[in-house]
Amino acid sequence: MKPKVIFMGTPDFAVPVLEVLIKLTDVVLVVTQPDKLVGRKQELSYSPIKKKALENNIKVFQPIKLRKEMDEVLNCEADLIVTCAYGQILPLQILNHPKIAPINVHASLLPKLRGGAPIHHAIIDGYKETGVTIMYMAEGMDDGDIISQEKIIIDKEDNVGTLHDKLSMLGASLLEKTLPSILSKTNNRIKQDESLVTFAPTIKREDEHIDFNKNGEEIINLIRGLNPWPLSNIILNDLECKVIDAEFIKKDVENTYFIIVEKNKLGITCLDGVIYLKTIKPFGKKIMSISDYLNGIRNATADWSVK
RNA sequence: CGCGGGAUGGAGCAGUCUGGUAGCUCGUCGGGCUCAUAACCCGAAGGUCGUAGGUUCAAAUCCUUCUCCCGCAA
Repeated sequence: MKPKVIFMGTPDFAVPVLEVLIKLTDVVLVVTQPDKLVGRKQELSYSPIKKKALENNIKVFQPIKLRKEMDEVLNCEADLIVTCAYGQILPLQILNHPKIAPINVHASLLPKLRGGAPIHHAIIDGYKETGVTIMYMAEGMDDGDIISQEKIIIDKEDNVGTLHDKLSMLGASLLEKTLPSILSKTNNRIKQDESLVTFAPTIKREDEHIDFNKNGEEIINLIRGLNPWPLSNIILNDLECKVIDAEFIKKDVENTYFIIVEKNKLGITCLDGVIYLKTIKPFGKKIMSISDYLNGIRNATADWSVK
């Protein structure tokens, strides 16, 4: 007889985790964020987790405020709750439920990078490695006891997209390995070392703007750490321009925010060198290479500005 | 009807306000120069100007319809 599990999650990241649960357990209920109107056309869209649940004929529950509608969960006959990037705070009544107390799959090596954007911040903050953690949920943000972890090296070529996919698969496989010990209650339970805590807050709009009064490496990390979503930006000739990809060349410079236009190249000086833009998305346009962008500029000696 | 940007040879753009020969920077192809080249020189091909109507002697350009792409906001 398979154990009965309630799963709570929302985005793509959580899908492989749900797939593991579908394989190993009897998922009796999936809790996910309500359908939202998205895009310019305001079309109704389901979360990736809801789609996966519907494909597998699993009952879906989408409370607007879980805090006010938790009976559906509490009354559900289950042995365990697994959460992964659900997007709502779990009420104490669920956290403290003796039978189904939830465990969580988090995309960092806790106690590092607690919060909503651990994958982004792993790259933005220049981490050399990160990983996934399976943990008990506690009242504070990502501060519950650790059950298991697995590490992964952050490659220089990694951006949020590639790291997201790797961690998503890693989270699923770690859960697959760890789940038996949890169900048999023989799992580890390690307190987090509060002295090592770092945070990974949700990315805000102003965090996406590149500050060239920084070191080149920091800037490149920001660009990688916001690609492919939500993308970093600069104000180029008074229009917002997303920066998809760039290259840093270390050299002595006199000023920051100085623009260098060469054949097929556009560079902006920062504290310790030049950031050469490689792929950008000018306002209202599609993503294009910098040489395409420069091809369309009539007068390359025109006044350029960057903010 | 949430706000705004865009659609012009293969790519990126100008031209639209003020209607009158389809233009720029590249790429491609051919030729030349060169030890050589992503460099330079010469030449060529390639576009029903997003769709459908309207106004006009004449529409990329003015009016109207629709479609598609993009950013923001949610």
